[in-house]
Amino acid sequence: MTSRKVVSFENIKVACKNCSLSTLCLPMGLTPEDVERLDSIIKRGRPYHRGDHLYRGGDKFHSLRVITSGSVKTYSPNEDGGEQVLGFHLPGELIGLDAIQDDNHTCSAIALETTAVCEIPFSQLESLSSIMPSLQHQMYRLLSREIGQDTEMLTLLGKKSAEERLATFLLSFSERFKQRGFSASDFFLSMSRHEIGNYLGLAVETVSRLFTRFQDENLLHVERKHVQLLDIPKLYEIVQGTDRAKPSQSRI
Amino acid sequence: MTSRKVVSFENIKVACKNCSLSTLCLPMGLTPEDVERLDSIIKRGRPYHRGDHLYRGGDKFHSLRVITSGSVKTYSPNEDGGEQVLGFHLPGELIGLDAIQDDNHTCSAIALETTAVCEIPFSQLESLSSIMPSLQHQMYRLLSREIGQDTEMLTLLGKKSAEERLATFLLSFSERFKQRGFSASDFFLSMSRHEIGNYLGLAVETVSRLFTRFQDENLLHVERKHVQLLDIPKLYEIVQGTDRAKPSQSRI
DNA sequence: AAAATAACTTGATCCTGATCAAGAACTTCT
DNA sequence: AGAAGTTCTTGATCAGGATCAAGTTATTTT
Repeated sequence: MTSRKVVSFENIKVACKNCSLSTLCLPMGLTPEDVERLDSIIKRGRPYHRGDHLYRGGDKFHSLRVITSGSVKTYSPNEDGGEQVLGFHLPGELIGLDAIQDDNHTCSAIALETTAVCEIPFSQLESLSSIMPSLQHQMYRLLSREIGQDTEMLTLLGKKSAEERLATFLLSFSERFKQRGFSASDFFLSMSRHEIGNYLGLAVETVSRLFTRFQDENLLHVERKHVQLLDIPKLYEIVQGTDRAKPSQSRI
Repeated sequence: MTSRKVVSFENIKVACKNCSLSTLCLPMGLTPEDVERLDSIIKRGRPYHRGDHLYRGGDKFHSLRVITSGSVKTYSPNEDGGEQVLGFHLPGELIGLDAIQDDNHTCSAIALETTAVCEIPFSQLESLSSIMPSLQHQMYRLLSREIGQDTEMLTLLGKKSAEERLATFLLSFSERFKQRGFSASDFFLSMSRHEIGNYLGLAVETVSRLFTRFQDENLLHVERKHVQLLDIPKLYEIVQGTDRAKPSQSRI
């Protein structure tokens, strides 16, 4: 009992009902009693450090995981040694949904910084959802939302220019940080340019050049991983794909 | 009662237990009694004709749909009038999963040819899955599988060359036709070159040129929508992304 | 603190696949 | 059957972004 303070802090965070993320997370829309029941099957382990794997492709699937702090990259290792980054996940987000299918992880998940997670043993979750219609409903919604997000990403990769991709990427983080009570316009990205490029289907160099260009156009200020969005409305315009002419299109 | 024959034919197909697709479809893995219960909530309407919409983005979501014959294209209409084709669906495949999320269809689905579907009212399916763990399990699996397929598609669009994309596309149909008891090497594609290109993130012209090139290399024979795969192993090699040198790489 | 390594930026060049353009083959309509 | 509209193919050109190359700035190691 060397550090009682830390222990008691842990105790506060250790239940869904005291967790600030519960409105974003699995307990969303559940009654307090239901949250309590859900809480009883959740396991909270030690935090992961940067570079630790939460799971790897091929691992036996047993639990879904919710990020509670830090951030995680999911990726699918492809045959020829390379990888496709599938997503970057912030607190409150659920990962591992793709593994339900055949009881094996098809993707890998790695911590981008010190990261804590809640583990939800899937077989228990499944049993619980069988007797808790609201939880079952929530699960269907979350799975469906994941599908919806993937299809948005398909449009991004299939139809959008490099500029549109990076703007979309930045605004996605802006919105998600805002949801979590952080600044929508001033944040740190925990992944490298290389990882951003991989995720967006672009070369590192292209990503780097775009950051520079956006900065030159006063859309943002960037210094390494620290990003400050200076003109969010214009970034949204870029996302729309209105092939923006010169800043001021009024000539004559 | 003008045509008794047709009516009786319909009666044969009208139940899951008599449906040849049941091993691919929602009833997969269910006991006969459970299939019976599932069957009781399924609605079978008139067939759709080429160009008919099964639903449109924005429509209220009420049912999942399984294609029983024909084929369907799903797409998400994007702001600027264009569209992103999200998938081509064959008999046994379930569509509408993305709409569970917020009770509205985000995508549209259109028949590519005369197409019959089973409609499964989602609220009833949800209730039923609440009291039928095997059905709930099957739903989780199907939703998860959809996510897995989407992430494969992300890799395709993010990392693969035009050649790799078309080869992947063709082999996907080959496999799916085979699963359904049709030829893996001789089939008709029900969609246009334009739709293939849109789906694969390529221009129509590129798709057309690739068909020609594959034919020149004796990988397939193609005549309009009729495709015959002549060298499936080599197509798989292309998918792997081994940047194939000349046909015979043995020079000296 | 220096050295080694990794991450990022910037410039130059190249290439894949898009776009533009035109003709051919097929389908649909009357 | 002929006209009109699609869809597909093929050729020529163009461009967005990849790749190659080198230098700069951080970070980690010793």
